[in-house]
Amino acid sequence: MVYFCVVKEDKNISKAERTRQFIIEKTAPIFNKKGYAGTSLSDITEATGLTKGSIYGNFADKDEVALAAFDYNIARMRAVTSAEMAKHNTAREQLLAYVEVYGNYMKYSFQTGGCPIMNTTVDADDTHPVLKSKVCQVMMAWKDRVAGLIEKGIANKEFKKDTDSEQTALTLFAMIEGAILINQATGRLDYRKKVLQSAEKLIKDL
Amino acid sequence: MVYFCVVKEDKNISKAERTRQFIIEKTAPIFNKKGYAGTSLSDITEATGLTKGSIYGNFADKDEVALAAFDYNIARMRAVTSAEMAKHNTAREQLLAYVEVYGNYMKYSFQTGGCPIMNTTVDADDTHPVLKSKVCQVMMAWKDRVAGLIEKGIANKEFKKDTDSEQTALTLFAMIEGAILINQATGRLDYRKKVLQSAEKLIKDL
DNA sequence: TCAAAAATATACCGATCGGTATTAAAAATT
DNA sequence: AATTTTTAATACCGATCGGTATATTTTTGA
Repeated sequence: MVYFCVVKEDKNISKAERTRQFIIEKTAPIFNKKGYAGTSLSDITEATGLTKGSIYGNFADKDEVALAAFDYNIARMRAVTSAEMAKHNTAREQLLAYVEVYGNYMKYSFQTGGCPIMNTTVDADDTHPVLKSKVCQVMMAWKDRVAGLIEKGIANKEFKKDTDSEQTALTLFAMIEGAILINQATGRLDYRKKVLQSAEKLIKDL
Repeated sequence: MVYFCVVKEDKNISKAERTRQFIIEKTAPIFNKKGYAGTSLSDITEATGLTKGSIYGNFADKDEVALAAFDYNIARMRAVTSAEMAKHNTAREQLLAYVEVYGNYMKYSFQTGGCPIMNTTVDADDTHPVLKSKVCQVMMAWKDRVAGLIEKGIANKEFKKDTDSEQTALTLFAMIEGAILINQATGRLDYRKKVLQSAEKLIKDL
């Protein structure tokens, strides 16, 4: 299990930095659930137990909270997947671990309302250009990370050498996100499992 | 090209029904872009050129407009895919047409901001139970529709008889939605194409 | 320990939110 | 064409929105 800094007691960092972090931790799941427009300042004050004065003493505006919350959610996802992938050695096992962890993200990330990449893409598209560019960067980074892993596997002769690493990475990403979406819409865990099975088959056939 | 009723001139239906339809047509793309919480009544009055009085004369509340707009968006999607699939005879060709049309949905549906199923799932989940149950129904219907087509293909001896029709349908759906998501987040058309290529390969290997 | 600085709470701002009662206009019925 | 009925516009409601100036409390450094 990966733990995240509950920073409230750390005396080496300033009070401001501590509450800033505290606010981010408490609001990140709310932004993920309700979206940017759907999350109000009263949601933020309610979740933190702080007042508006305190929030605006640590952040310039709601935007800054939302952006920090997004970064936090992504960092969490990355930490969890990295930790799980690090337990394996071969590229194939690492890819399978990636699908396992990411696809079952909800299990690992205590009910935060689905994948932040998907949520933010849908939420920020057409409405919030800054957040949109952030989510674009993150998605590209994911793709490159997985594609790099596949290329490592090709170099290691684990995978067929005619594999299109980018296409495979994108397809895996699509399948995982699609699996999460289906699960979110229907509540059917077995549906998600079926799609992830297909993703695993794809990896095994590489 | 499929046309949708521009109902303004039809004298056989009441004025109320005409403006009701007019409001739905004008607001459906807005709800799809901005989401339920993100779409305000001023968005609605601005898009229609009508006043609040008129809106509330034809709908009980914002909810009712949102629900009708969702139904309209889904009906549109369904009409477009059905029309394109009807042009083909074999199950394989119909499946390919389905991926073609749905995956390139944005092209067919003049910039309405992505797939309504995905948008509504993300938007309504955790916030709007009625819309959530609607989107669940729709997704199940899509799945059954595609699975039924695959079963037809199996019966016709077009596809291998050990194919899991439900798993394949779900996987195709996931890949298509994933492709749309990637495209929406990155703006990269070639990424979407690469994922859809994988979906086509899956169909060809059935 | 005590003053300076930083952080939080309070009280308030104009704008906008969804929604409604009432009035004016347009459509349908005779 | 006149009248009734329906539909749309106006003006307004309380609540909440994001945000801020000011006062109070809490940290912090000397």
